[in-house]
Amino acid sequence: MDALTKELTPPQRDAVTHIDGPLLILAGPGSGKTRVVTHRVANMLGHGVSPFQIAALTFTNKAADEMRARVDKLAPGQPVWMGTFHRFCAQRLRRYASFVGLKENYSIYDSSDSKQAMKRAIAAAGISTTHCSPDQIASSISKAKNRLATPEMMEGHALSPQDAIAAKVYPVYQQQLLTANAVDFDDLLLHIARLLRENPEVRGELDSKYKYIMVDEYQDTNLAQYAIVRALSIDHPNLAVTGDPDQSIYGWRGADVNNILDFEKDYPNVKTVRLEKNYRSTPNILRAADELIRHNQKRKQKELFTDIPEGDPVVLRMYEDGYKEADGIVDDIADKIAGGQYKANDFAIFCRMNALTRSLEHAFRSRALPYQIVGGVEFYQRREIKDLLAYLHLINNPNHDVAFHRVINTPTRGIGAKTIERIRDHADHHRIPMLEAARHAQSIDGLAKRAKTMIGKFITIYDRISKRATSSLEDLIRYVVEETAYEDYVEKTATEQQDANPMANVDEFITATVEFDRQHPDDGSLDLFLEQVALVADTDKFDSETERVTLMTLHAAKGLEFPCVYIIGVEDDLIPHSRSKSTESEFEEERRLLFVGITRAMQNLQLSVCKRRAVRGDIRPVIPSPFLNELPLGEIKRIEAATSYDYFDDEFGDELNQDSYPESWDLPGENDPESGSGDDDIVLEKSVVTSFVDDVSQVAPPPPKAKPKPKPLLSGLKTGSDLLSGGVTPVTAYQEGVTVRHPDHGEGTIVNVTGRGPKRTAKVQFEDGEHSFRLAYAKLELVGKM
DNA sequence: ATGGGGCAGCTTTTT
DNA sequence: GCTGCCCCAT
Repeated sequence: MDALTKELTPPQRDAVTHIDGPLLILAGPGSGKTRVVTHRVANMLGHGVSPFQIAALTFTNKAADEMRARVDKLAPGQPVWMGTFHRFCAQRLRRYASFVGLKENYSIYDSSDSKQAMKRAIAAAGISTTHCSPDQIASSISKAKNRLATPEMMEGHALSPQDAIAAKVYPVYQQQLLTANAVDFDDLLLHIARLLRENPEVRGELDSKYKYIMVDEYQDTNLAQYAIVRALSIDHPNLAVTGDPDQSIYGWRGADVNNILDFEKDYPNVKTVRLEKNYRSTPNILRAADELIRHNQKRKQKELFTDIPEGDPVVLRMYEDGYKEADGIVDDIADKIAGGQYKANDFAIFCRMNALTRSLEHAFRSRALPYQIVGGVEFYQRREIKDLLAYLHLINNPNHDVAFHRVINTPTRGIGAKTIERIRDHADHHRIPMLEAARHAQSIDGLAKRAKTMIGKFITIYDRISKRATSSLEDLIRYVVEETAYEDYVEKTATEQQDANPMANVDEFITATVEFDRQHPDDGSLDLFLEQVALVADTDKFDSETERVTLMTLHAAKGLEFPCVYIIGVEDDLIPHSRSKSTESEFEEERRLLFVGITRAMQNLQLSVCKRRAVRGDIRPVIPSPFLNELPLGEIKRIEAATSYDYFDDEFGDELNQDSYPESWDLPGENDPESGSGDDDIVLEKSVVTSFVDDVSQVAPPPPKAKPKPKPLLSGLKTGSDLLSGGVTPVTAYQEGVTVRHPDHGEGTIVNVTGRGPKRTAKVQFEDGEHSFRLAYAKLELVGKM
C-alpha cells in the first residue's frame, strides 16, 4: 500500500489510511479531496474490505462518475456502489416497495410530472390558488418532505398561511401518488428514511450490507439524507463524510450545514482530518476567495494557502450591458486561444441564473467558437421525447396517471378535456388509476357515445403495445411510434419556428435506447431504463474532453476546476439574488456561492458587472454586488467600460436620462429612502461603487438628486379612476380587499392584484362572479376599504 | 374537439 | 423572452 500513500501529504495520508470508525474530512476547495476519497477506497479494498460492503453517496451523477473513473484507475473493475442519494434510494425502494405501499414497478415522477400531479391534487382538495400558486404549494410540501414531515405532522403545527394551505393538499397529493404507484424526487428519500426508522429488521439488514458508507459534499445533506446515513451507520459506524461548510449552497432546498458542523458530536470517536492546502489556484485567486468568505459571520475559521507561485491579478471588469459583456468575454477567450496558451475547454463562464447564458450563446455562435451549456433545455423535456416516454411509463406502470393524461389524446384521437375530466373524476371517486377508470368507460355517466368509442380504441392500441413490453427497448419504442402513427402527428403539429425536424429528436431517442439495449443485454428492463432517465440531470452532461468553452450556473460548477474562469453578472439582485437576501443566512449562502465560483479558477479569474442589464425584456440599471467590496480591491485589476453620451442617449432617451438615471451609481442610503428597509445588514460600502462612479461621471450625466422612479412605465399610466373622476389615484390604491365599483357589474371586492406596468391586473369578485381588469384601462372606481 | 392567438406570470439554484 | 393557460373561432 505504500505505492498508494507515498505521494500524499500527511493529512491526506491520515484520511486515506483510516478504515474503521467515523471519519470527517474537512476539505477546502482544491485540496485534493477526490484524490483522498478515491485512494481511500482503494486502500480499503487493499486491506480486505469487500467492495460490496462499500457505498459512496454523491449528489450528482457527475460526481459519482468522476469518482468511479478514478477509483477504477487505482483498483480496476471493483463493484463498489457509487451513485447519487436518489439512485441509492430508488434501488432500495425497488426491493422494499411493498413496505411503503408501492409496487416494485413504481414510477419516479420528474419535476414536470409532479407539477401536473400537484395541480390535480390541488383541484381535488378543493383549494383555490388565488392566494397561493401551485409552485408555492409544491415547494412547501417539498420542504416538509425534506424535513421528514408526514401530512399528519404538517397538519398539527402552527404554520404560515402558505404551509397551512399546503398541509391540506399534501395528503391528497400523497394519496394520488400512491394510487398512481409513483413517487416524486423527495419521496425517494422520504420513503427510505421512514422505512429505516420504522422497520428495524430492514435497517439492520442494510446497515450490515453497507458496512462502509461514504458521503461526498456532506454539507449539502438535508434532514432526510442525514437520517438515512445515520440509520445505516449504527451497528457499523464506519461512516466517512467529506465536505466544506464554506461550500454549502443548497440551503434553499433544505440542506443543513449543521449536519457537518455537528458531525463530531453525532459520532463519538470521530477522526477529523483537515485538508486546507490548495493545489489548484494561484495566490491571487485564493486571497480573493479568502477575503470574501471571511465576511461570513456563521463560519468556522479556516486557512487557505498554496505553494503555487503568484500569477495574474484577478480582474474586475465593467461592461455597458449584457451583450457587451458577452462579446467582450468571447473576444477575450478567442484571443487567448489564438495566443496558443489555452484550449477552448480551459475556459468556463459561470452565472447565477441559466437565463444569463442566452446573450453569451449568441456571442459564441456569431464567433463560431465551440461551447457547451450545462443545464440548458433538457433533451428529455422536449415534447416528442416526453410523449414517447409517457407511453413507456404507462406500459411499465399502468397506474401512471400523469403518463396516461399525456398519452390518452396524443396523437389526437378525439378525446377532449371534458372526457378526460370525467375519467379523472371517476378515478378519483373510486381511488383507482385513470387507465383502469378508462377501461370502465361504458359505466361512466355523462360520457358521450363517441367518447366511449374513442376511449375503447385507445385501450385497444395500449393493450397491443403492452404485449411488447418485454422485447428490446428499441423494438418497443419503434412499435409505439408505428402503432400510434406518431410521425404523422408530430410532423403535422410541429411549430415551424423552433423545431425544424422533430423526428430527429425521436431518432436520437431511439439511438439512446439502442445504446441502453447494448449495455444491458440481460437485465435491460424497462424499469431500469426509466429510472435511469428520471435520475439524470442536465448538469450530468458536462464533458471536459472536447474542446469547447463551458457555460454553467454557479451551482453546477461545484466540484469542477478550470484554468480560466469568468463570472458574469456580479451584481446586486443577481449575486446576491433578489430572492435570497432577506435573511442573513440566505445572504451568507449567496456569498458562499460566489466563493465556490471563485475557487474553481486555477490561473485566471475575471468577475464582471454591467451598467445595465435586460431583465425579462426591459433594460434596467444595475447596482454592483455588495460582495465586490469584500474582495482585496487593492490588488485587483479593474477595467472600466468606455462610455459615451451618444450611446446613453440612443439607448434611453431624454426622459430616462433625467428621470431614472441608473441608480446603481448612487450610494444606497444617500438619497434613496426605501433602500435598506428590512435588510439593514446589507450595506453597500463606498469603495467599489465610488470608484466606478468617479469614472463613469466623467463621461455620463451626473446622477439625479431626486430618487429615480424605479418603474418608468408606471409614470404615464392613467388609472381607471383617472378616467372617471379626473382625480389622480395612484395605481397602488388598487389593492387586495379594496372595494370598487364598475358600471356594468356594480360593486365588488378586489381579490388580488398581479402584474406590473400596463399589464397590472386586478381580479375583482362581484355579485355576478369574478372578473379581471387591466388597471390601466378599466373603469373601476374606488369605493373604499372593506 | 381542435388549433391558434393572446395573455399572464414568471425565472435562483437541482435530484 | 418563454411557457403554460384560457378563450375563441372553426
